[in-house]
Amino acid sequence: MSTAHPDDRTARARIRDAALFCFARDGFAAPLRVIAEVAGVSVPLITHHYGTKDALRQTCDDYVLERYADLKLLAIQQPSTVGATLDDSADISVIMVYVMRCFLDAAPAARTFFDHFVEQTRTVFDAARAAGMVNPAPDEEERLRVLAAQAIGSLLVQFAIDPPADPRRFIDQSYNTRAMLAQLDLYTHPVLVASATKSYLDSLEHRQ
Amino acid sequence: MSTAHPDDRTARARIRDAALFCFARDGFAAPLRVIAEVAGVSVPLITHHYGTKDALRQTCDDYVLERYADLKLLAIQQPSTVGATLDDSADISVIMVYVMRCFLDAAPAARTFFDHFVEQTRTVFDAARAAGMVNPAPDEEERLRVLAAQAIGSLLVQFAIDPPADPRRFIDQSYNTRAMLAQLDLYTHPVLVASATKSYLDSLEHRQ
DNA sequence: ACATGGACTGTACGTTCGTACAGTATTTAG
DNA sequence: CTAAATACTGTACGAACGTACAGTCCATGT
Repeated sequence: MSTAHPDDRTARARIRDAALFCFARDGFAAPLRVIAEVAGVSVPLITHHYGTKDALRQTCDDYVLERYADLKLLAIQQPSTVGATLDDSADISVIMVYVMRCFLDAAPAARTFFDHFVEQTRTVFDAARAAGMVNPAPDEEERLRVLAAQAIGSLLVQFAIDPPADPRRFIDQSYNTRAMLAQLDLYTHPVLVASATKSYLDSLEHRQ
Repeated sequence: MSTAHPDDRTARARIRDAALFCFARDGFAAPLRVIAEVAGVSVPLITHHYGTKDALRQTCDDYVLERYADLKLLAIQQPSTVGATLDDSADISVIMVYVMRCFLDAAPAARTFFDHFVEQTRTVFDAARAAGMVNPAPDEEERLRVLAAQAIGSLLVQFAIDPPADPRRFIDQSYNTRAMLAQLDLYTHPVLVASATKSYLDSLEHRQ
């Protein structure tokens, strides 16, 4: 934007970004021809720089993981801390959608992303616990994993039910006040009555 | 099993079941040739009976939706009510995995399945409410949707992180006592301290 | 000035897939 | 018994894809 040329990145970087975008938008079945078109290069140039399509995807995985480490995905629940500029918001959105594509594809990278997300959740929780906001649980570690799975899983369901035409807009699109309030209420007020649930489970056990 | 013939179903039914199995195991990119091999027929016979691959998939969608209506997916949390016989358990497992494939594929059918699941959740909740087990919520309808999304989403994450080699075994594989206890505890004891969280949110609001 | 290497492209090959076509066996109806 | 419909198969075609190959352009170093 600042120069006369429309894009002053190197072709190598443009290819990576185009692949990132296309994989996020169309899934990993996105043809190299489309990626080449988005990047404004020829298909063999992709091969020249990255070898095979799998290697290109691996490069995207690494790149996303690198940038993902900086993000706080939980910041969705605190929108004031996310999306300083519109460009940043778009970048982050594409990265989030890419991560979700990894889950949808059941890729090995999904496990890595999940582990990282659990650690991020742990960090947020430790801070919240220090502020006296967290109730103790009988199995803290498992609660962390369950909460992480629910958080990512909810996004996956939302993504599946209403797939974003533009991966750069997913953050805005998924920003749903009503759902977030319900989720927050779910975390502050128990769904089930503890005593009644316990006696119900006891009766189930005795019946067998 | 009861007759001398290895399989007395019609070829048409065998093709549908083989497609169901392959789609669940390999995703919707499963080639017709593999489906034909599993069904023990030739590829053109599939075309003869179902026209196109999309039509075959639509048939599977309808069939799954039909059988899905009978299931109580929430019954996973009450394993005593599910899987009367091993065969049934395998059938149900394949159907569940197929439904998850629809979500992973971001197929239009996913929305239908989700709506049905919300209704099933509502039924279960109404019964639990009648038993005095459910606390009220400020937005009951949205709580229902959030809980449904979390339940399916958790399964999706688990599926992505540890994909089952055999879709007939997913139910057994996903049966995790520790995670289920943590989830139940999550429903009976709030994660966050309501008063502290409220004052924290208020301070956020005033800062802007 | 000239050689060398990297960036880049056009073309083509081999594979895999869904599908169409022609033809054969088997069952059913008159 | 015969004719027609149905069930079923072998072969082939066209499209889309990843990738290999040959060659051009341009920058850089000597």
